[in-house]
Amino acid sequence: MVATIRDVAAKAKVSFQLASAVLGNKKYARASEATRKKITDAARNLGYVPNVSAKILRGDASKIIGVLIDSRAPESTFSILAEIEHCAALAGYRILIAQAHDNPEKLLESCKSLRQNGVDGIISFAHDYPLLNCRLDQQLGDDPKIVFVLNTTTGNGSTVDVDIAGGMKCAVDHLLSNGYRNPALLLLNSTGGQEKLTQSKQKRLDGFLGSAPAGSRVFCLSAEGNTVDGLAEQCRTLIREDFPANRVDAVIAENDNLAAILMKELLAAGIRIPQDFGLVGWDNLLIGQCLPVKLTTLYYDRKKIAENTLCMLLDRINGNTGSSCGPFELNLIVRESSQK
Amino acid sequence: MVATIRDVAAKAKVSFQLASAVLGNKKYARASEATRKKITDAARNLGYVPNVSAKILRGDASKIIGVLIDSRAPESTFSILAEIEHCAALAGYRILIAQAHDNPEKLLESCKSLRQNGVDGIISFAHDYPLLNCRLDQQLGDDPKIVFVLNTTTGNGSTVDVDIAGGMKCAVDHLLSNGYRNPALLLLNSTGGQEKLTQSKQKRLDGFLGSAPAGSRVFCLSAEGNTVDGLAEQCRTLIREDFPANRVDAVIAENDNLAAILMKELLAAGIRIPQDFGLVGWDNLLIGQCLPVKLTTLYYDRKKIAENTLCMLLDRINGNTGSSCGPFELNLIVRESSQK
DNA sequence: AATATATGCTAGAACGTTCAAGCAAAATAT
DNA sequence: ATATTTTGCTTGAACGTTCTAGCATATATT
Repeated sequence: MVATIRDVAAKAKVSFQLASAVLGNKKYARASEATRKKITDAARNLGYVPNVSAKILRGDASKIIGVLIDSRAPESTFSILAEIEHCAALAGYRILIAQAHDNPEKLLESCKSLRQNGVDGIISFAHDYPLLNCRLDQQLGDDPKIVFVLNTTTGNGSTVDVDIAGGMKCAVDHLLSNGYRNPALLLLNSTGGQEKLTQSKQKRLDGFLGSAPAGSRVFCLSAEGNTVDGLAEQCRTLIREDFPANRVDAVIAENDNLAAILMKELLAAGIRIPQDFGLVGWDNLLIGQCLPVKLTTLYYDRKKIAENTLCMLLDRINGNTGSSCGPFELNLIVRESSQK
Repeated sequence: MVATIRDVAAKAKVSFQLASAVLGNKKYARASEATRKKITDAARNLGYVPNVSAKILRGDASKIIGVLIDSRAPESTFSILAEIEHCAALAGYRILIAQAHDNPEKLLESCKSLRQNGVDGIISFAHDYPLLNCRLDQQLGDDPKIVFVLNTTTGNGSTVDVDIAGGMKCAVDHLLSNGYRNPALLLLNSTGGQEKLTQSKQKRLDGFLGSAPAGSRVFCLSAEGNTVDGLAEQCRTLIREDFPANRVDAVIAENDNLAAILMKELLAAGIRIPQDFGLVGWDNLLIGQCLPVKLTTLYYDRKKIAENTLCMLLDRINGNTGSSCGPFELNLIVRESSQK
């Protein structure tokens, strides 16, 4: 079916080991120019590509990077993944994806199984099990070839993180210095309450409470159904009841989509933005620039995160002692929606 | 480092072949209950996971599906990929990604290399090289384990396609029946002109011209820089010059983001939507529901596409003669922006 | 009581690769 | 001219699996 090194060798009339050595450009390959040509010609003719599994089995590099993704991870994870895939391809690596379902044991299992797949290194995305660190370290040994991105599960590997608290402070300070008195935080949670928040959401909450005036409020919308109409309905309730009752005059929303929905309802209720109410989103989606009032937003540079992640992993793979980098700062893009 | 079947066998004091047979639940495995227990206990204790490369080398299934992605593919490709990964995980498969850079030879090479990686099947995404079919068929033989999604490059494999022409007709008919006279198509292209359109864009163009009134116009914006401001500027020119000159009173935009930008500029120019001007987007992004005028949009169900793609591939992998399915119809979600 | 069959296990071989070791013949050194 | 090195190649072994064959011992069949 697919040509093997033996096919190439047969065609070139040499031993397959010699063919392997020549095609692999080994220093120990001793062959005359004539034979070299016969071998490379045969290889080209047959379209020979070495079998990766055989290489891996021998202990050689697979040029594959495993990516562990939490199945609860947000859509945006895949856009960082796209960046990582892009960088990896440039470095000659392929990406093998493994979902780890919201369960610590499954994470450990997926991790081991990726290694049995022969990956040269692992990138772990947005996992939220701090208690698992020691078991991961145990499994991976010291000098583990792993980088944790936006994780609370960390361990001995390198980490790439984002300064969520700093970003929150930046957004809060910006709102306060623009004359807003009572900024609130608006989150989305499956339950609607503040229990069982993702670590990333929890960090935003902590960061917000740490830099906002005492007594500032946090609202959690229920993401159930996840329909725009459902969220809009909840926004109307906030606007009618909670915001007035708490004198809320600005909101930092968990993401730009949510901010867009809220903006629409605010405007429909006759509340002027930014004069009466300030609004800050998160993610710098394109949508923010197409709204009736251009949206101020917090974001981190996904390309930069991806590049740094890959660099650190390749560093570890190449045997250098891995360092961590970051936390990367969040950028606040100031547009109309937050400037009185 | 990682336990092998030999480690397990040693611990259970049996031959490694017996351990393999027992752990693999082979019908030919003949072992007493006591030995079975010893073996499974040892495996659990050591955290044994079989080495995939060794399995692949033997010719067994790798439970890995290769995905070929065109490096020019739009962002949305990765959201279908996310769906595919999800389905695949449920079926016990992993996803191995290979970018094929805008070059037919690279595509063939990537394809072969994926196979040398031991993938059980391949999903090819949005490749645009019709001339390559015979060479792909030659490489993959008959009964190839490949499914082409939204491709012009097809060949002997199964295909999953979307009825773009039908969708266009649906959108055009909808606009006409709502009293718009001169719908135009608005595309985005790297050059700004109509040369070198992606096949998917070309199909939209053909579909549009095939169902719109004779003389209908198609406009191409330059995607260079890809900034919102740049696109908005080009929209303003259209609104000021091209639309009036051609009596354009409705637009079908290549995607919802573009429609959102255009909507903003139309409204800013004092043109009322939907009374004076009809607007239809594409993709059913969340943004469409958060705009000042809710956006009518065309879309296909990505989850459905992903599920069908995977089903057809698994069908082929399992030795059934693969059939193609679709073309799937595009749905027109009618909202405010297109109803006079 | 002899023969057939089932049970419980071990041993050999192969998948495709790379590296180490070995063996002639040719080239170089004494 | 003999000893030594270099050149050009072949052969064996190993990575971790799974499957086939084989060989005892125990159980069932006539």
